[in-house]
Amino acid sequence: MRSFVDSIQKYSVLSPQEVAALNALPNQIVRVAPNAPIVTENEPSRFYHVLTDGFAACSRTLPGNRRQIIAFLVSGDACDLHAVSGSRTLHSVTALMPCTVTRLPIPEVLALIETSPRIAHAFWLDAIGQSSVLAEWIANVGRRTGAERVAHLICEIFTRLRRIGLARPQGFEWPVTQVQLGDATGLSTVHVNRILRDLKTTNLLTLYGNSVVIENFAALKAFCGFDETYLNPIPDLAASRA
Amino acid sequence: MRSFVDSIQKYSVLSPQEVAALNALPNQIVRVAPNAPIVTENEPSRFYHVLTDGFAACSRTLPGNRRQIIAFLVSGDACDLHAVSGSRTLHSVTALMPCTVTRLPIPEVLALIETSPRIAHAFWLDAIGQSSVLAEWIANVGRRTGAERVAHLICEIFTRLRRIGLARPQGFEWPVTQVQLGDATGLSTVHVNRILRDLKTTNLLTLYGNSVVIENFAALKAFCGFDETYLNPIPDLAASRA
DNA sequence: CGTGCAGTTGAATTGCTTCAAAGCCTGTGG
DNA sequence: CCACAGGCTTTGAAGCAATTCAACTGCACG
Repeated sequence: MRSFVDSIQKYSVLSPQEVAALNALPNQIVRVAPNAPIVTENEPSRFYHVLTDGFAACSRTLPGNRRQIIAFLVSGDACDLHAVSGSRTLHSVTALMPCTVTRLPIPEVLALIETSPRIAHAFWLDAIGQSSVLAEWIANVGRRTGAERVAHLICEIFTRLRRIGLARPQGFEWPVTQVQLGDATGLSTVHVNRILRDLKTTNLLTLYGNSVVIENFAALKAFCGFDETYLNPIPDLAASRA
Repeated sequence: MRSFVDSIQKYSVLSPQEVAALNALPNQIVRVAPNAPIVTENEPSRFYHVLTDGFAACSRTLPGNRRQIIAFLVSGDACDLHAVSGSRTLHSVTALMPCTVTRLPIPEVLALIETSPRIAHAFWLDAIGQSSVLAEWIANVGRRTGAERVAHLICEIFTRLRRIGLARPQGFEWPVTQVQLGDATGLSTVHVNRILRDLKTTNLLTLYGNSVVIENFAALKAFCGFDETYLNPIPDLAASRA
């Protein structure tokens, strides 16, 4: 569980006054049940949502019963990047386990930004951080084989969860079905299933119920060419604050 | 040809003082030849680059001679979203025709942002605008058929060029080879070639040398399910300034 | 007048999808 | 407590979209 203020200063350090101003924002804390929507596609966007606890998927629906998961969100991630820039939401966000969400009214957020360049900067850096993940996903879906895609996605989530202290040494909770894993990697469910079987027999990756077990992370990274640089716009900052 | 100042206030309106401050930034204007690099992957990032004229591709290299184009950049687009947040560049940007680039030193940009929340806001909105394009690309590569991917990409570029007045009524200049088109859509060159033949015989889309001809844009949009909403975070703004 | 890159086409192969069916869990109501 | 329903997973078999390999064309350029 992280407060939304922590999440906004993920990539930057704010002064006590700025933190106080953020805390003074009107906000609602909402609990969301698994499979329930946090944000719904094509609706007017009135709030800036921060996932303060849980695990969620951000997705886009295409004609013909097709769906693409654009990103997975973990504790501390903003749900709707572009809520502040447009009148309607472009993506849905769905809770994959019980989640806690903080909702900030957009006009108030914009008003606060007008008063503090460093808060604006913090929001900007957060958006940039998310966009380098999006870019890596394009490469993942476009140019990697099925098994590499799945492995790379698992490496990413493992790394992100470890950084916020939510992973186990050899794995993590994974409340994602094979259907959803297919929607994230651009593969069919049947093929995801076969890929998971292969990854298990080669000892790279095992799914037990709702958790992922990684015996040999180095081997998994080597298999899919995972390089965590793209997750790390400001490597020094987290360390300097710790 | 657009000045970098115009491009930064693409999604927001700045005061005369703010515009003056931007203009006062030290900047270099560089001409870049076709196929020459504008930004190189894995190098320290010292400048914030804005493409003020031309057409460029932003790409990521993967092991095994694989390459993924992450985005195409047109006049007025920022080249390196995350230059300000990280020490090294994650992507290369390559000129596809003679280009003009404005280079702004990152420390000065950050210093200016500290003084003006609205400039920070403008940069933020620019990043958000680019990230909704990235999200749409994930869906494109992940869940559309080959022909739909190519058609959708062409619809996007056509729409973006029309908005900045760089398209013809029925098409536009397209300095992109079939190899590059494959790298943008996650397809092999051979298959791109066959898709283009099919799109031509169905009268959806024709490539003549270096230009795209679209006889019936409505039909092309219907074919690939193109909806330009994602390109338009602030629909009212451009109109209100015009 | 070759050299090299972009485009084009054919043939063989494969990675992945689709369809179909069965097994497995969990929750629910009789 | 058992029967049943509805997701999720697993497996087989057939089919297809896209890749790979290979050869050839056309064209631009030195």
